[in-house]
Amino acid sequence: MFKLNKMTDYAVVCLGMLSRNPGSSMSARELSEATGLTLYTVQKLLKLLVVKSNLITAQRGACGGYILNKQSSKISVIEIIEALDGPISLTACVESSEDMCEASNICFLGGKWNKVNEIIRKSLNDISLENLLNYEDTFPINNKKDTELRAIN
Amino acid sequence: MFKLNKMTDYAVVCLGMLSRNPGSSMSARELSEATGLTLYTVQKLLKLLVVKSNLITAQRGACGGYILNKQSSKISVIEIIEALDGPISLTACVESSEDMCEASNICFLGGKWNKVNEIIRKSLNDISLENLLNYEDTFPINNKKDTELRAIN
DNA sequence: TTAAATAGTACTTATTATGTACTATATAAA
DNA sequence: TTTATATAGTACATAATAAGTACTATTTAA
Repeated sequence: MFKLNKMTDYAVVCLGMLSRNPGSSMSARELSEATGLTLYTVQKLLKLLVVKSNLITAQRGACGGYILNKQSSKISVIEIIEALDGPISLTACVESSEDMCEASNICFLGGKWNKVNEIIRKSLNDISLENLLNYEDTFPINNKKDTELRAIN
Repeated sequence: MFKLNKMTDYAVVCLGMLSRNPGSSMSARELSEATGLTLYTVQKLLKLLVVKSNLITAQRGACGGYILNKQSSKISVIEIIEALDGPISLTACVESSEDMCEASNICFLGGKWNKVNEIIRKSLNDISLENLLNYEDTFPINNKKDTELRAIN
């Protein structure tokens, strides 16, 4: 499916939460409580972000936590996606893909997808985390005021 | 992963092949031989395209086969993708997604992804099958003249 | 009637994503 | 120095999805 993985979605939620108080850190526990995501998930997510991106910094130990490295307006959606999903690659035959496709019969399509890839990549690059968080909510279900759902924005 | 499924890739290959002789049909067997894809795969793919898209028409029986319904310049890449991958939906919380996300804690991100979705959808909508097939091959590996790889274009 | 072709369905296998658990390490505060 | 709290790293089990294979039914030209 042409779909991002859930971690990427969770990441936007958590990074958005962190961006609310620039300069102050939040622990995985606090983020879990603030977002409703399970602690396990938040822990895993933040660990991934520390290793795979330069978006957050961790501080260990008591009173530790995570802090956002830059403003949400300076974070591109593509950074988040590529940190957790890896480079965008529509098909196996894309330069950035790790998949070997030499042996594959489909390879004769070759790099033709690359241009499509770049087009999409550019679209996503132009969207900041701040943009994303500020988009109008166009999904009807979210207009219901479900008390279990917390507004991030 | 942010990746199309292989069927979509195969489809471009087969549709591209069909587009070479507009008006004439090719059987699954012929397409298999022409592309190097296995017969099973081609059969499955074409059956899917008949059911899920209006891109090809099938004729049963001896001398049967598949024929392209319109010129490759009139076919949008998004038609092929959505026929085989379903509607593009970056996350569970996108209008076109079939996934129920009401119960999910991540739902507070709501429809914010929708706009991103539409941006990507529009990019893909503007690319025709003809465009895609005519893109310069930017993938190094395909510059090697591997006799097992057949040129589609 | 027959051979060739698509239609439909079901099933198995492989791959990937997701969720959970545990141990190690670091640090602030008592 | 001890303790509680927090992240780091790793491993594994489960679930979901994709991909590949196989078979039977139906259609149709010769």
